[in-house]
Amino acid sequence: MYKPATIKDIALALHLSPSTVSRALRDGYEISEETKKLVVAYAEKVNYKSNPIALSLKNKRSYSIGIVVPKLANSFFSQAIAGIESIAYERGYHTIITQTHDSTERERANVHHLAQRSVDGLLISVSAETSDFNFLKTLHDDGLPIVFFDRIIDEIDTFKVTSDNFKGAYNAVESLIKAGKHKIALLSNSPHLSITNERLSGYMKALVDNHIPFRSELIRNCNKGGNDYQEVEDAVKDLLHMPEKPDAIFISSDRISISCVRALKSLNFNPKEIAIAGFANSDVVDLLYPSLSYVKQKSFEMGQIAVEMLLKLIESKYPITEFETRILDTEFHLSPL
Amino acid sequence: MYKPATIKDIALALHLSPSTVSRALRDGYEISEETKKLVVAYAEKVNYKSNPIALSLKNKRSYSIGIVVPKLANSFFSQAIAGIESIAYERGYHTIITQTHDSTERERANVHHLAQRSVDGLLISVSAETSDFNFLKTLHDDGLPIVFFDRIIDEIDTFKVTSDNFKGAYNAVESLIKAGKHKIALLSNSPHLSITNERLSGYMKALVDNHIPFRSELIRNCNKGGNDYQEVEDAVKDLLHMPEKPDAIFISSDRISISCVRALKSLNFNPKEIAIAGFANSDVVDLLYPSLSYVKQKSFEMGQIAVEMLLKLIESKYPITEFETRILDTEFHLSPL
DNA sequence: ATGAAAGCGCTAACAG
DNA sequence: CTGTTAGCGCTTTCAT
Repeated sequence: MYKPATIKDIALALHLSPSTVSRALRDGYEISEETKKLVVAYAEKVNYKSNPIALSLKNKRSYSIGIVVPKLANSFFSQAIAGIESIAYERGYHTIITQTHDSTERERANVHHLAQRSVDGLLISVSAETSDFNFLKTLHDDGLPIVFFDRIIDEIDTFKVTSDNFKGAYNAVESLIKAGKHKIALLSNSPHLSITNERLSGYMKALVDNHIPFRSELIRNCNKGGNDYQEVEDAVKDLLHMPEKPDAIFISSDRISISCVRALKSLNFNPKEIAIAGFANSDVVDLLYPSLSYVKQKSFEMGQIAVEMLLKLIESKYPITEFETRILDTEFHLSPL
Repeated sequence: MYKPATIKDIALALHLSPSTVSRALRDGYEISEETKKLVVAYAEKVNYKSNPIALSLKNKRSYSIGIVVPKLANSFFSQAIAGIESIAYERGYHTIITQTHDSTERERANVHHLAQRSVDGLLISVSAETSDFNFLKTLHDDGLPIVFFDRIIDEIDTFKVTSDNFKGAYNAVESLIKAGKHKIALLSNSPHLSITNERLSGYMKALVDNHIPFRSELIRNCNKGGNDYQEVEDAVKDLLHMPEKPDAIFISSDRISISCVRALKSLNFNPKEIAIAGFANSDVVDLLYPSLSYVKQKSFEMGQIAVEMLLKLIESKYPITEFETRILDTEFHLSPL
């Protein structure tokens, strides 16, 4: 069985005490150069590695951070996680990733599981279903560092990072209008989410600025957030059966954009009859047919920023009281058609 | 600051010894019903949760498993990870996910990092670049349980699970032949990988069975495995500039399939001139244009099976010497065109 | 400059 | 049935 060398082993071999070895290894100022060299050399030789579990127990720090996202298979989140990873790894932290599948119950269970695993902090993009965040607030009040990304909430005062959802939506809708579309439907995610509302505002503002009356009957909420394809197809079908059929659809959610493309394809609509524009982070969104204009978020970067904020929180010697909410630009890509 | 209740706290409050409390909590047979009730009730009241780190130190078990995959953003792997998670979570393990980006160096670093973090076992799909697996063999010999999935290797004797790559490739190539294609090129991943070779065999066998001569000049290896788009585009361009241009391409790798679609699109080829069939697990592969026939692996299931094998290895009281390699069926989907 | 001892939270002999 | 003790690997007073 694998049996790594411990400080005790080194101490024994070198006829020193464990404390001396410990200090030597950590370059303590009180240890003679000679002893240090001796210890370091021997440690190298037996391939000594400090035991992170023992360290955790001692320091009450686990050097791990918990990540809670709705769905791993969602490109936006897997990209963001790659970004988180890239930083966390080099700073000596590892990540424990959990998915909520947009269920409040799973979200709560995951968060508690992570807290109990004594993660040093939490990175979370909240579930679409959740409206009561007391379970998070309690943990946060108890001192667990938390950073929100993408789907942020107001209830808790801490670092947050998200996209400029308003502007992203505005640009997309404006492009549809410029292409001559005037009956623009909106397919949106659960109204619980911050991003949903910001994108809705962008949609409305673009209409207003272009003197197009807002028509609430053109709005469809998909509360399952694209996890349920049928819900989206029904909404699309419904829109296309209206007496005054929309000539474009703006989709304010990544997964729903994809589902909408699929629905239009299965209903045999082509992009010339019904234009679509939506938020989408899939790495193949430019290859889809029917094609669409899309708003891409800086997912990787967002992950990096979020974890940097969290590490600042975790590693700060003094409690932080000034929090920042970073808003990242989005990229807009016009459909080729 | 968050300060969870410990066994000692409970013992103190109830005027018992820590060991009694520990035993009561774990339903030890030697404890009176009365005491048990008392302890459990109080534990409930103060919301006692056992400290997993202390447990790990004591038991030399971390209840965590390490996952090493080439790329998280690759659909196949994110799906497999979702499968792993679904089982691991309910069995009380958490997962530490790392990516190699198909680099040997990162693979080695990640594996060591995980081993040092004292994961109880390792789930790995090897990097395309790696040919020397001694670093894994050493750990395995030292007793670290390892299960290989998808990209498996021969050098280490343990549980493995992968797809029927031979048959998957055979079916895909056969479908191209049935569609009247006779000059079928092969775009393949690094020849280091088990799956590459199995898929190559399937390709060749389908040709032979249909009396089509094998022409080595129709084969292109993309050693960067689709991580480098340009490499794939160059290969495709090259193929299409041959004097006797292929009429179809079979792609033996997920990422390369996508890159090939993108290359054909940017080169303005349509699926009628050049048919494509490839391995692909993207959840939007059916919406791509140019469209393709595709072989889909049971990624989620594979993840589940892999982690179950690993848990068997980890939790077995006696050393296991009989290992199994599971081969999962693939699904074939014909292109609509 | 080095060592002894205590303790992080938990469990498992070993006693009683 | 319950308590005492020791120890997992490490750091950290407090001696010396």
